[in-house]
Amino acid sequence: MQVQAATQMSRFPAAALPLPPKAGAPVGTQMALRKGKELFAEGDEAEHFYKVVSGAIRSYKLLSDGRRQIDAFHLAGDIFGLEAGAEHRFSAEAVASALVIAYRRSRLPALIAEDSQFRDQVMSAMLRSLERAQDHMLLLGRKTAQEKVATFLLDMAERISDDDEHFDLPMLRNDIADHLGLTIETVSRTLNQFDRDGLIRLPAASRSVMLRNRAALERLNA
Amino acid sequence: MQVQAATQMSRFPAAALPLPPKAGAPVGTQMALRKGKELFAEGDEAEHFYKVVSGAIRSYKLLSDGRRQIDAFHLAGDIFGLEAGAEHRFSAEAVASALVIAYRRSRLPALIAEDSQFRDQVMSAMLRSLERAQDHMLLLGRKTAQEKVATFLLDMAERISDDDEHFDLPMLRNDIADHLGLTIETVSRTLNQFDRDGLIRLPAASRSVMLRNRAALERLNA
DNA sequence: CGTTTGCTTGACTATCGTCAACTTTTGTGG
DNA sequence: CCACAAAAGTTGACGATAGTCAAGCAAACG
Repeated sequence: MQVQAATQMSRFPAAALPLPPKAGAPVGTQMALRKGKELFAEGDEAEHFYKVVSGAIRSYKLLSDGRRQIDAFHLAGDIFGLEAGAEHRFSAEAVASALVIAYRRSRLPALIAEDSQFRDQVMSAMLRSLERAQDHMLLLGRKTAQEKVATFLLDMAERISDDDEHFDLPMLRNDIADHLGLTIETVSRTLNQFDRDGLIRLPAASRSVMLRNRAALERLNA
Repeated sequence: MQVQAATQMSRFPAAALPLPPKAGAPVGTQMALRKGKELFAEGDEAEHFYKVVSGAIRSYKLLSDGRRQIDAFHLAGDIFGLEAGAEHRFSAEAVASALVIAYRRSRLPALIAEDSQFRDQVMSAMLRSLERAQDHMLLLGRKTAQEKVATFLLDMAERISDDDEHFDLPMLRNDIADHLGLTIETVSRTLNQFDRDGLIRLPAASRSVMLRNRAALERLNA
């Protein structure tokens, strides 16, 4: 993947960032991504890591026959693409149009050593990823289809709801299915069942969702 | 959980450790754990984190009705129990007798700031956990029972085989099932099917395994 | 040596996946 | 802005994989 291939880019000084305080030095490169744009693929050299400014990114792994597991959706504020080794261990694409900042991986050791604030941010990003991963393993390994979808809805509500319990999902049914370890049909059936049962409202065929019975969803969240 | 409740403990100087080089200062507390001993439970205050010296630890989460997901088995050299917040996000127990070193969490920020070697070790431990978690999500969400068991066997072979393709599993069928998102019956059936098909050898009812057709297992590993 | 714990095996079932048709929505070009 | 095509989503019928329940066997443990 080439950062240079991005739709739009702009350099800007550290002052504009919540990140390191190197006065005036450019620390990251902002990129605007169109829907579906690939940031990097599994196996690519890990030249950069990223922070989401707006929009949504999916990171995923594939099996040789094409089965896909989306391990996370990254939303505004999330850091992703950090690697221990030289290669990316998963692929990443824009779910919908997104704005991200790319940081050169080669600068990571220096930044971490010198800048305690940056270090804390990276460490806690990693730990949060790990926590999410652990919660998600519980979901994938042990929850039923209904429980998976309920958990997903509550998680999304927490992350993107304008807190009247309404939000627009940035991803397709297909992405949801590949995130929850289900098929698109099961996701569709479960969501519509929830609608019929009054747990949520799916306004006519959009990607919008409204929680109508949070308590019932939380009961399914086990 | 009480570190003091451990079966045996001993303090020893840093020189004996591959960890920080603070000459002569005790940096960790070694603990001998009997099979089944709980190190900490989900929700406990995270006073310590740990490094496995020998044996095996399982870390897991529970649903309210008792369904369990073992997110990882920690073997010699692995670091676990690091948390972003004040509480442990999962429980940890000795799968079999084990020796671990406990480090006080309160010392973590200082150690990380001062000791670049320690910092690298912690960072790469976290990143390796994350990589393992990502691989495991792919397994849980998208692999069949056969593929799950094949992947598990190859992973264990890599981690504990005396490299004549033979090893003794430290964990019970039950643990394997809760790690792979299967039932104990399916694990048993799949292993015995592999035996019948000549992929592995299960010497009469022990916990020992011998790989007989690694290529076939790797094909299932997708 | 007997009891407990772990493992295996069989019969049956349920949940979720597959396949397929159809509807709705979105996007594009005239 | 309409018309059509493509993409996304829904629904139904059916089936397969893995789960449940149950019984029996083997190992380990005191």
